[in-house]
Order: sequence, then structure tokens, then C-alpha cells
Amino acid sequence: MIKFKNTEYQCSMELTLDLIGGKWKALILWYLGENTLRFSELRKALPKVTQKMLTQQLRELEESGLVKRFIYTQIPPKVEYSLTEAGKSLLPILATLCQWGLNYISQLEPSTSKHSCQASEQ
Amino acid sequence: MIKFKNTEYQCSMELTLDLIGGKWKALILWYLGENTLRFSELRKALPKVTQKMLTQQLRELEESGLVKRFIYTQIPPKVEYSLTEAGKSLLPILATLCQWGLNYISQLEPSTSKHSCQASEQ
DNA sequence: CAGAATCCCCGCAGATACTG
DNA sequence: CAGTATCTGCGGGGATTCTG
Repeated sequence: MIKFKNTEYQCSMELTLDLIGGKWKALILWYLGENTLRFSELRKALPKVTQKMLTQQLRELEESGLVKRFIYTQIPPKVEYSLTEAGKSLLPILATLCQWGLNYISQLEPSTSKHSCQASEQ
Repeated sequence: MIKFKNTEYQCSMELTLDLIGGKWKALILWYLGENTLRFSELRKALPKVTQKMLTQQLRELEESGLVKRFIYTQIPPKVEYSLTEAGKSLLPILATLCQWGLNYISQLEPSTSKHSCQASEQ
């Protein structure tokens, strides 16, 4: 039994899912990768995520200490996001998950298995 | 770009999240582990998941080929769930995630870090 | 540009009852 | 026991507008 932030978890997997199990969190972390991206760049990278959701999930990731937010006090505004060390420590696991997905489809359709698995290119 | 089951994914991470990113899927997979569990046992293991949700998520996992469903044709009914090989191939990754969660909290509160990380004991 | 705020819909998920 | 079926609510999340 684990207590954390007024929530009880019977397993640390539950805790982990609370941190990165949000609707878009894993994807955001993955696309951030080692990069530093502006809000608008993240939006372009994740067109399926509405701006509201993106902001919301980023706030939660920031509160969990997985994402850093750097604000340039200027007009027009400029905000950059990047992973914290804790966030970066997830990248290898996410990479494995990504690779697992590739293996999964290549098992089912051994013919057309020429896909790529990369998140962070400029 | 990946096409799979009439859905387009721009990254295999999206595909992976479609497979195991459901609200309870990772948890179900994790608690199944190497075990074979009856429906009622799964319910006891996951008290926060309603029976309806559990059934639904299990169906989706089954359709994805990650979970096997074995029906004893008898009365009263008996149904057992276990992971397929594809499902079991996820366990090491889930274990890493679980461990990551433990590290995460032990970083934040170095004092009370005496938790456990195990899903599958009878 | 990066968001906060507002409105509002619909579908997720809970509760309950029923069945083989 | 292991589900389906039905009803219902409420809040997640979309679309849009406004602001510093």
C-alpha cells in the first residue's frame, strides 16, 4: 500500500498510471524527448490534441515534476517545454513500449512491416 | 505513418497506447501477470474497477490478442483469463514502469521509501 | 503566441436489474 | 458465476471567444 498526495495506491503501477496514464501524457513526454519545444511546436507535433487538453496535460506533467516550463517574459509570449531529469528517465521505457508496438504489428502482418519508431527529430 | 485496423497512427507510440492505454488495461495486464485468474478473482484484485468496465476492457484486450479467455461450459459458469504470449511480452516493460514509479516517490520523499512492487502473488 | 474562460454536448462509466 | 441490458448522470473534452 502506497500513500502519495492524499491518494492510496495498492500498487506502484497505479501510481505510475496516475502520473503518465492521462489521455495524452505518455505521447507528450515521448514527443518532447530530449528536445525543448515551444507550445506551438508541440501543437503541430500533436495535431490530434486540442489546445485545451495540451495545456491541461502539460500542467499536470509539470506538477508531477516530469516537465519543465520556461517562460520568456516578452511580447508576444514564448514558452518552452522540456523534460526534467525524472521525465527523461522515462524515455528508455517509452522507447521500449514504442518498439513493442512495432513488434506487435509485425507479428500480425509480417508482410508490410516497414515502419519507423522515432519521436524526436526537428 | 502506420496504418492498422482502419486507423492511422503517426507514431507507433500512438498505436501502443491504443492497445494498452485504456483506463485500466495496463493494470489488468499487470495483475494478470503470469497467472490464470477467474473473473471473480480479477474483480477482487481490482476493486476500483467496476464489473462493467472490467468486462469491457478485457474484451478489448482479448480482441487485441493480449489476453486469452477460456470458458468452461458448465453451470455455474467459469471463465479464466490469462495473458497471451504477446501480452506476456509486455510484462518486463510494465515491471520497469512499476519500478520507475517507486523510484519516483523515493526521490521526492527519501524518508518513507519502503514500498513494494509486486503484482502477482496468489 | 500562449493561454484562460465559457459554453455545451455526448459518451464514459456507475448503478441496477436480469439471464444462461 | 459471469456476464449482458438498460437507464442515467456528470464531467471529460471539443469548439469558440477573449486577453496580456
